[in-house]
Amino acid sequence: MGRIDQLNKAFESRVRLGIMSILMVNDWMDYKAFKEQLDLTDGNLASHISGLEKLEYITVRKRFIGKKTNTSYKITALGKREFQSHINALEKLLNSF
Amino acid sequence: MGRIDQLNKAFESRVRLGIMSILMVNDWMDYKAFKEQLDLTDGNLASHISGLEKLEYITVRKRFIGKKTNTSYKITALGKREFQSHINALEKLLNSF
DNA sequence: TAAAAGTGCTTTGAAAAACAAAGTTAATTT
DNA sequence: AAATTAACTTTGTTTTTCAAAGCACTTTTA
Repeated sequence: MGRIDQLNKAFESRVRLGIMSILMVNDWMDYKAFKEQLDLTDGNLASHISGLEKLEYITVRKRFIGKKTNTSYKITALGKREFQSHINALEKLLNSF
Repeated sequence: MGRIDQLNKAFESRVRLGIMSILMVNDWMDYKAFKEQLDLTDGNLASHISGLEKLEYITVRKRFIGKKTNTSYKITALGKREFQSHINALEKLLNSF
């Protein structure tokens, strides 16, 4: 029986789902790439990212590429676990039919 | 490539996901059963149900069992299509890893 | 038969979340 | 010097979530 309380509230939004599933396959993904791939405004992306950061599901790396600033994000071990178990719960819920 | 804009906003919440996946397998499901299975308050359940009703993803049937009122819900053809395609989009998104 | 309880809501209202637009800092290219 | 880019933050609006209370109606119980 799939139970909805096993789904993680942090992953309910499409934006979060998108961010996390990108980070499941890409080791470091940078801000600009997210913005383009997910077609988000700065404010929207930044707030979702900082939400996931606060939960420690992703980490940030700031550096310079040449002389330009570059900010990238990586999924944490915790983030991976939580996302994976969210997916499992989703599948359980949906595979009841 | 899974694109987040193919996910249906109407199905983002855990409650909606729960309602819809129950209705994918149960032909008619009644109010009280939803309330118990999903562990929701009346207000919460009713508002999600009326949202799905407004979108015509579910229909209502009111009748008497004995002399008691009984309200049940059924998924519509549209609801089934939309939910299915939401699931497909979800799977596409998540199967990119 | 009066009071309590149940069903299925609607209304109210508070809190949280989503989101866009504009502003910001610091550097960079033109 | 002016315009552009990166990566945000701030502000403010709209939407969503959700619980609590109220309500109409019926049924059960004392």
